[in-house]
Amino acid sequence: MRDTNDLEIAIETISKNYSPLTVECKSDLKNASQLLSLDKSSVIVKEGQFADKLYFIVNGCVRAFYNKDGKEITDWFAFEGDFISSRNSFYQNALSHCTIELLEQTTFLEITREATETLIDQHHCFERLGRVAITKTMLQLQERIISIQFETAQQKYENLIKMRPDLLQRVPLTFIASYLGITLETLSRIRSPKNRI
Amino acid sequence: MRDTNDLEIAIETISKNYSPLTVECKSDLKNASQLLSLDKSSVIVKEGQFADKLYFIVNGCVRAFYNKDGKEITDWFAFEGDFISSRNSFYQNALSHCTIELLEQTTFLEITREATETLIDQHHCFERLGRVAITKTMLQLQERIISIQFETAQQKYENLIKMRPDLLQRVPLTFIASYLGITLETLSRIRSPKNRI
DNA sequence: CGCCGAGTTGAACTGAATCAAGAAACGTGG
DNA sequence: CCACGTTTCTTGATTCAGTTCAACTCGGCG
Repeated sequence: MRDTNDLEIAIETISKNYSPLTVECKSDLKNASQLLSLDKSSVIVKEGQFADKLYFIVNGCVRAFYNKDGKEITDWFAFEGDFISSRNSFYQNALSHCTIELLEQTTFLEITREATETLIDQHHCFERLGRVAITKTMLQLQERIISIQFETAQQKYENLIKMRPDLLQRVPLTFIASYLGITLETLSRIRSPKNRI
Repeated sequence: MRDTNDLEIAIETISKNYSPLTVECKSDLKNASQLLSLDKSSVIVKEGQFADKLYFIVNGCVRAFYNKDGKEITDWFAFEGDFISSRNSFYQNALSHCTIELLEQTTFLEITREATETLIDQHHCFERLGRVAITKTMLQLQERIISIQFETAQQKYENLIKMRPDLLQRVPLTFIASYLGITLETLSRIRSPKNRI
């Protein structure tokens, strides 16, 4: 009963923050998805495997990372209210490039690709929801490209913290550094009071 | 007559390469769009203005660039078969960050945002087309982030040329350099036979 | 208490930027 | 079709932001 209610609240959030869903759509989504809660450090997507699930974070925080010369490079962070998946795997039906790991105890709604495809075929509503969500991601990626390409390490760090002030409380510096495309050492120097880089 | 036929061919290409359109949808799209042909160096979107048109390139080649400290930085190139617009302006109804300029005499199909919105509201088909097109863009941006963040100047150049061998014939090196996020001088050294960087 | 992971600090190194000069190609008018 | 200016590209010398490698500090925890 608790779960059913939480699920409904999550679906309302989606309808409100992304694209309005009709009563019928909400009900179909409710039947197609399930609410999950997993502990910190759980892995929901593994590199090299197919990842055919889409998640919506109700609360908590996760990161995606991939391997580059034996190092874990953080690709993105996601928080409550975000849709996540292994992009290359979910949208291209390919082996996942990234691993997705929980950074906190996290509650999310899980839907299989098959279910999303059925919903999308049946209701224009869901097609729009998909378009809106992907457009949002696309615009974020576009911003990030500008940021990576033309900001100094310091500017990238400061902008990130401005956008997500809670990040420092929730995520270790190593992950932030690799997300920014800089080394932990450089990040440490940037953050140092006597900023001598 | 010529134009009508070309328009139909372009719409067939869209239906085939992105997402199938019903006969009715094709006809509505035909009525909502127009075929244009402009000379090299024409500008179809200006930085600082609203850009409320979407284009589909039938043939030719364009680039988008923005200003960074008085320098023109190429944001992307697009070719026949690509949908283009000023992303931040078209999708967020904001002032365009970029200017879009033709690199060759280019023929394209033009649709206003208003018309796309009407089509998308009326036909699930177009909602899907939009979703598919944006998903493609999103995946390309994702790839580009990995490339920018972890490849050397030389690797970025070589991969780009592998993906688009015709680029060198169609686009000056300055634009390629700024697209790759490197200087023209560095690109020149990379391309030099006695590769001493 | 001692270990371990996370973060800091230092010194040397490096890929690419910057600044500066020139060469080559390109197009336009005489 | 050649001379001229402009744009495009190349080459060299120097500088710099950020990396790498290595040592060290700090806080938590079995």
